[in-house]
Amino acid sequence: MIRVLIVDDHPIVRNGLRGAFADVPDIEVAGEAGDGREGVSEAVRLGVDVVLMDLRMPRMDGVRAIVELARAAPDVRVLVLTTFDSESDVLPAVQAGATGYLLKDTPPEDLIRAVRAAHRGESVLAPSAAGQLMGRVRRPTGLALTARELEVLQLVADGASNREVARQLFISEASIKTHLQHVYDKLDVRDRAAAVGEGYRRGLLR
Amino acid sequence: MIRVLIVDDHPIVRNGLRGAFADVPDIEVAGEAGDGREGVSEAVRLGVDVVLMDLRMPRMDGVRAIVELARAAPDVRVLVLTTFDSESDVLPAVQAGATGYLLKDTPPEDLIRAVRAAHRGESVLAPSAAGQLMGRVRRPTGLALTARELEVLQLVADGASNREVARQLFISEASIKTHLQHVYDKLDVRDRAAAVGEGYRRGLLR
DNA sequence: CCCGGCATCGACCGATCGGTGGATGCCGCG
DNA sequence: CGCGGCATCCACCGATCGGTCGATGCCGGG
Repeated sequence: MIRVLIVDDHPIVRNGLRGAFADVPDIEVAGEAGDGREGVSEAVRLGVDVVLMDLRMPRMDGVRAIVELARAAPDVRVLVLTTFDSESDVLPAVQAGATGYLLKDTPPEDLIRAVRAAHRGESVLAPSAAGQLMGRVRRPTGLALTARELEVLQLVADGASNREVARQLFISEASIKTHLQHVYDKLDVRDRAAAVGEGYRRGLLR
Repeated sequence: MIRVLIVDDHPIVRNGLRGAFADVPDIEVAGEAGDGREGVSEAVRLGVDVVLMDLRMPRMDGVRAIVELARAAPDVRVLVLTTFDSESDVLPAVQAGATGYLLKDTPPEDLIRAVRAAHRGESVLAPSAAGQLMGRVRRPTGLALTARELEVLQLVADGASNREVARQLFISEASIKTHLQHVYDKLDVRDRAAAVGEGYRRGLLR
C-alpha cells in the first residue's frame, strides 16, 4: 500500500486528486494539506511514501517545502503537480529534490502510474519538463573548457592564487593568466570569482 | 525477485557474498565482476536491480563505476560494500550516487535486509558512514553566514565587483569589503574566488 | 543597562588581478 | 604544407582587491 499526501491550496483540486485514487487498491490518500508548511508536518506525522505537491501556495511555496521535506524525511518521494501554464519551475523543484514533475492536465491513469513509479524512486517527468532538464544537462557538453583550463579553474575554486596554481602545475604564472583569460571568454565572465560561480552552476566543478 | 550483481576484485569475497544469498528466496545473484569496468557492463547486460560494489578495484575504481552506472542505468541501486578500515570514501561514493554504504563486517542478515531496502530505493548506511554524512549536512546549519553576508557572496558569485554589489544593495563599497572579510573568516578562505567555491561546496550557494 | 553581534562607513597601502598585445612550439587535420 | 587549436611564456599598466586600522548606530539577551 502506497500512502499518499495531497498538498494543494485549492480544496477543489484536492478533491479531484483524491477521487482519482479512490478506486486504486494499492494507493491510499493518507491526508491533505493546504500549504507547504502544513504539507511538511503532515508528511512527517503521517509517514507517507509519496507527496503530491503543488508549487504555488501560501505560507510556504512548494520548492521550499521540498527542501524542508528532504531534510526532515529523506525517504519521502515528492511528485510535483503544477498548473499547465507554469513550467518554468522545473529546475528549482528538481534541484530541491522532487522525484517527479507533472502537469495538472495529466490523465488520471498516468498520474496513478506516476505515483507508483515515484514510490519506486523512479523519475517521472512530463515531456515538457524533460526538455527543460535536457537543456540543463547538455550545456556542459556544448561548452567545453580544455582539460588544462578546467584544471586551473578547479585550483582557483579551491583558493589558489595565480602564483600557487603556477607552482602546483609546474608552469609559469603567465600561462595561468592566459588560461584564465580563455576561461573568462568561454564562460562569459570578467573575473575569477564569477568563473568559479559559473563553473559550479554549469556542473563543470564540484 | 531481486537480481543482484557482485563486483569485487577478490574471488573469495565474491564467493562469500554469493553464499550469503544462497538461501534467500527473493534475491538472486545474477552475476559477478572483478573490476569496475566489468561491473558496469555486466550490470547493464544482465539488467540487475542492485549492485554490490567494492571501492578499491583495478582498472576502474568503485566510485568511478558508480558514476558510469548512474549514467548508463539510472534505475540500478548501488550498495557500496567496502573494507572496515576505509570509511573515508563515504562522501565521494554517495555523491556519485550510491544508494547505500556498508562495511564488509556487516552480518549476512543485515546485508540481506540492506539489499531489499536498496531495491526499494531506501538509503542504507553503516552507522559510521552515517556519521560522515551527518557532519557534511550539518555544516550549513552549524556554520551560518548572516543573511547580508550570503547576499553579498551570491552577488559576487554572479560576477559582481565590490562596487557593483554596493550599488545593488544600496550601501557603500566599504561595507561590502567588511562583509566579505567576515565571509572569508567564516569560510576559512583568503579570496573571493575561494569563497564562492566554498559557498557552492557547502551548499550555501546555488 | 551593558555587552556583543550585526550592519554600516572611512582611509590607507601593498599585493594581486585583469587587459592587452605580443611570442614560441607542438600537434592534428585537411 | 599551411592552418588552427592548444599550451606555454613575457612585459606593461591600471583597476581591483585584501588587510588592517579605525568608527558609528541598532538591537536583543543576559
